Amino acid sequence: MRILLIEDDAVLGAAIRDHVAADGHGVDWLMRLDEARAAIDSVGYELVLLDLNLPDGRGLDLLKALRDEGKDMPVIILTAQDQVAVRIEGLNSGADDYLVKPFDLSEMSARLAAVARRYGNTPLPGIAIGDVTVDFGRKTVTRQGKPVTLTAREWAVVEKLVRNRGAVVGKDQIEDSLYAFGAEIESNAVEVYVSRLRKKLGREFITTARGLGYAVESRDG
Amino acid sequence: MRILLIEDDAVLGAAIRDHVAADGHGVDWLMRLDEARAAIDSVGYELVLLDLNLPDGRGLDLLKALRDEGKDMPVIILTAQDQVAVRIEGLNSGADDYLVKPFDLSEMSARLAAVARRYGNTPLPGIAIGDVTVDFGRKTVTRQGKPVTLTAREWAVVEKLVRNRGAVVGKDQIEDSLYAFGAEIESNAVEVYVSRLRKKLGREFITTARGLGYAVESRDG
DNA sequence: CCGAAGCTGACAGCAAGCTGAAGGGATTTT
DNA sequence: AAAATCCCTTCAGCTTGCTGTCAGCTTCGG
Repeated sequence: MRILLIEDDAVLGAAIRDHVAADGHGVDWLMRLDEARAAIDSVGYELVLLDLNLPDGRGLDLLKALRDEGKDMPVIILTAQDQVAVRIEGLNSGADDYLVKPFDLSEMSARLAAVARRYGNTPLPGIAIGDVTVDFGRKTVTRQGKPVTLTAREWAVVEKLVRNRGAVVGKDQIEDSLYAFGAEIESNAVEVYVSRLRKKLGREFITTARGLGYAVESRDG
Repeated sequence: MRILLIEDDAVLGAAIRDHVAADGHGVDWLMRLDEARAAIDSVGYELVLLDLNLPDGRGLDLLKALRDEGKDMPVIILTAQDQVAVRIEGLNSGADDYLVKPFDLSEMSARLAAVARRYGNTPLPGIAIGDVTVDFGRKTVTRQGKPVTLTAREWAVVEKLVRNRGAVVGKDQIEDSLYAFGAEIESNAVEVYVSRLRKKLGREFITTARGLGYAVESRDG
């Protein structure tokens, strides 16, 4: 697997590079965001290990930029800050996993393999459900070929439902994916988003299972 | 999948139990190590979620003991301490993964699925009984390949009967799973739901054991 | 053939869900 | 800085259809 490592700490960077290389991957190691940017555009990687604290900017900004452009290779965040807010922001920004420094190198190998495996299982170029198409990589939705713009929360609901298409998803589960653990909500916010999504994507896109939750059809396996 | 949750925090424990149950797993939730010890020996679980700080001892000691005895079910550690030493000790003690509190519940689901996949536990594809298929994870039921929509109560009855397929389940037991403890019912509600389910799933799906209760066939193990 | 147990159609009440509107916070534009 | 815009959350009133109950019927065992 071709991996890009973005890490400005020389000691840690070298250790990671050697360990990942020992696992049989090809590794390029860069220390600056702008270099990384160029390398991603020109080389193309299958996985990115991204430190968040870099001399020329925030790693999260790079991550967000990648996702905005539709680049959907797995990204694992490396961070010394282990506050929840940072991790959640990272995951919300499109990271697939994170490692809190300092971490065990063999642990990193496991995470790496897990993320890669997760991706191998879902190489989703875009999922068609009725006349609606959902693309996780690009975070885009179309209806009858026409693009539909969604807000962040709307997208979160769509993603949750479509990733579990064919299954009934409880309102509480949707809430959990909308608000990180602990952030209770005291209203019918989920119902409101379902309502808006139906207006945008068609009444039949989301079906109600009274007392159980919501579901979207599974137009494939 | 049959999962044992060992967690002494009541709020977090309940949240985890509900979320894991919503994913279609069977969950037993215990708060003490000695109870957990006994449950593992007598019941047998396919996966263990283990909090490290417990009132009656260190979770890691249980983990080490399990491994020493050759028990090799996957174990995921839950810990509030995110010092690397603890995590490493956990991994070295034979844990398969860990979650640092507080964590996002959907993240937990992903970890859980990843660990289970690594172990080769395929999430239940659905249980076939005659021409009816029941999928606990998705909360869906099909008959002759066609999806059947059930109401919340109907689903509760189906789940109760199918989880105990092959056995006769008393009406009072079904009631208990329909209405939380104590809520007595003063009618033949169970009969009514059985009737409705037979209309939807076929007369022979549920057989009557006069004077004893109801049962569904066990068409597999 | 009788009594008990179980079955099922009908229905009123009510809980669950839907949705338009409004206020406030955050971000962008002027 | 002010204004404008967008998005999120909440709320209230409305709609929907699930739920528990009952009554009358059927089935079963003896």
